[in-house]
Amino acid sequence: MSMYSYGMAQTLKLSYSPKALTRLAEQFKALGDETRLGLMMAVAASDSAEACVCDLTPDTGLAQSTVSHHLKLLVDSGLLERTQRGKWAYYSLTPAAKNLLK
Amino acid sequence: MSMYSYGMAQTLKLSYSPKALTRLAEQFKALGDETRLGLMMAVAASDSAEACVCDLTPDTGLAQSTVSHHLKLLVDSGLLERTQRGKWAYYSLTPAAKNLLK
DNA sequence: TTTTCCCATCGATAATCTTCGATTTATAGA
DNA sequence: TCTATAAATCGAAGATTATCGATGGGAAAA
Repeated sequence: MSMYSYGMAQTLKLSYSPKALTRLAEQFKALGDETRLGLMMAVAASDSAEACVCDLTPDTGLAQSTVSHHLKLLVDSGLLERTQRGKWAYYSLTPAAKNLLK
Repeated sequence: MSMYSYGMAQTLKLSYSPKALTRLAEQFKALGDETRLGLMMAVAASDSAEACVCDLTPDTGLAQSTVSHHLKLLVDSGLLERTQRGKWAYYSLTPAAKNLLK
């Protein structure tokens, strides 16, 4: 590569411990479902950057139990954080999620 | 309003057409397998940033046919590019892959 | 207390995915 | 031409996943 080449070399994620690679694959896998990726986008686009199941369910066209299932999976993979307030459970993006969707 | 249309994007990828979201989910899904993510890392870490099946297979501990299958899936999702030279097929990262693994 | 609402969990089913060994295709060399 | 090597394709078995309806748990309202 010429010293006059434009642009910066990209720093790729290529050195990972086995455990870190497993975790990263788990997060990619969680994002690798259209329903879940849509849920992530919907949470990110929410006014307060958080949303409850009742807000998220309708647009998916899926059963509430199915949406809960996907949200749990996203929480378990470290992409969503869950906060209970009253009867509602609010979900918001974790730093890891913001990094992957950046 | 569909769950697949969103407000203004800031730093996050919030605005995606349904088709683009499907494609992005497909790419995340492709990366969401430990074997395939390992293959991507191995390709990225290769000397010339490309690798052939015979180079990649041993470290996976899987059958050659299985590795070929995964590589095809990565190509189909737009994360790897395939180049044939002689008897060998060389794989390298696409810009999309570099972006997601950045 | 009783009812209502929000959400999670459970059990079942159908679809998809991962993996293998066997086979086929393609290329290069003898 | 015949053989050897690299990689893709095929068919099948087993594992995992997405989805649903039904149910359960917990918090607020009546």
